[in-house]
Amino acid sequence: MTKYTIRKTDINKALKQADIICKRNGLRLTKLRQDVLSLILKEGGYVKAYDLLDELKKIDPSAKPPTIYRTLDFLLEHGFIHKLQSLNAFIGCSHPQDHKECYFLICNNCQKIEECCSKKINNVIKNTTSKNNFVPDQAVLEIAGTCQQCLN
Amino acid sequence: MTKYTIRKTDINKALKQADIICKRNGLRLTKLRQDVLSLILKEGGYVKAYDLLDELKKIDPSAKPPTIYRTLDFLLEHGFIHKLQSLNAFIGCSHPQDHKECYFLICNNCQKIEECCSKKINNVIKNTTSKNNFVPDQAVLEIAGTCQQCLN
DNA sequence: TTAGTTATGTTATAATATAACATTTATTTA
DNA sequence: TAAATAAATGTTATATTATAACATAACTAA
Ligand SMILES: [Zn+2]
Ligand SMILES: [Zn+2]
Ligand SMILES: [Zn+2]
Ligand SMILES: [Zn+2]
Repeated sequence: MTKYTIRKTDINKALKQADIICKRNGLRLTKLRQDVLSLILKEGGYVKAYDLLDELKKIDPSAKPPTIYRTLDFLLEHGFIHKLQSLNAFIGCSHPQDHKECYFLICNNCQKIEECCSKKINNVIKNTTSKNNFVPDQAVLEIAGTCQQCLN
Repeated sequence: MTKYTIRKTDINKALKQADIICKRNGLRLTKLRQDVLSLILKEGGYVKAYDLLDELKKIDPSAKPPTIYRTLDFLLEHGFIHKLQSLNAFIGCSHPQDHKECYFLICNNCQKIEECCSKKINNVIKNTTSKNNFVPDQAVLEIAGTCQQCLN
């Protein structure tokens, strides 16, 4: 299992990486998109769309719901952030590559989120669903429980 | 993998089973709760809360959002239905036992949902998260893709 | 009974998300 | 470059999903 945690020092790195990926793929990482991605990454944990909107308004007072949702759509589509379906919330991705194999550990106690990747889990899902003649495209796996720190 | 599909002939059986489980556990399966469960089961696939409310209003015109959400909460809590987090929708459970190990196959083409259980997937999740010192409580696993019928 | 609990009724509002159309900015092509 | 095209953003309005808060009713237990 690979384990990812975004540290404050990683934010600039993540932003630069996003910039590189966008340039490589002919995507426009506009100021708005950079600002929103930056706000999400700075948050550290997960963030709700309207809280994010409030933050964005401090930079751009004219921002409105479509501003944030359109930007979130772009960032989601290109893998710079993820949506946590069980929380209706968004979280930055610290390894924005083409990966559809990540899942999330959500601590019920401290609300910390851990994004993880596991080929093993992915393989089991593929094998199990294929026995059911189902061709998976995208899996949502969100595991709520208690994290290491909260166990002590 | 165990595969469950609710057939129309199963609805009465499911309702009776719910009744038995409630009696066994000192729960009150009131008329409202029966009506809502019945509407969900009749739907066959997944159902949105407000569509369900519209259906319920045909039986009880005074029904309002809290009516449906409170009833859904009861049915969810006791495992008679499940929530599909990635669709903000609800679906009946055809095997309402104490099971936290089910997951869902969602066909992007025909919208059919298949509820499945797999000890194997569950074990891999447990083993993988425990290596990360995380104690899982509840896992949301929703796999979107293409079902058997839509592949042909 | 009568108190306590659980369920439902009711009003209002919070929280999440999108439709539709206008304007601006960037990119392409003539 | 200039015009045409496409992509992004601005703006208003509204749709969708869900809960808070408090009143009343129905069950349960003593
Ligand atoms: Zn990621
Ligand atoms: Zn924790
Ligand atoms: Zn089930
Ligand atoms: Zn299908």
